[in-house]
Amino acid sequence: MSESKYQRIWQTALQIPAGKVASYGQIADLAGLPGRARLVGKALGYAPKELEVPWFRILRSDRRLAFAPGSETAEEQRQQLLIEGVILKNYRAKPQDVWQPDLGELLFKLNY
DNA sequence: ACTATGACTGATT
DNA sequence: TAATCAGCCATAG
Repeated sequence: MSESKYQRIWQTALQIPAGKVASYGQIADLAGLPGRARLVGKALGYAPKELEVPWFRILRSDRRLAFAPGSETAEEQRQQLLIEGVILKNYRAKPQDVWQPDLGELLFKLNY
């Protein structure tokens, strides 16, 4: 597997603040991998637990959960988000909860 | 080498 | 608002 790409995706996801959400495509873009939204999903699945990557803060572009409604994973995600104050309405987050990173700061932290 | 797969997207209906 | 569809493209096997 392409470890370096996954690393960048993980590092980028790590920048999402608690209480905010981002889309798969958004993370891909910020990680320097435009058009690779699906790769983000895969990378999150492979993320080492000790890295504590906030996978639950990543949603689809329409702000809905990527998992089937009612599934165990979806419920866990909803729970995690609720803890951070992100309320889901029909499995959908509010626009104001979407992360809008300061690009300058992000670039500095990720130093790509 | 191939190819099926998918935690996705945007456009269209 | 919601469902469908074609396009997407690196990865895994």
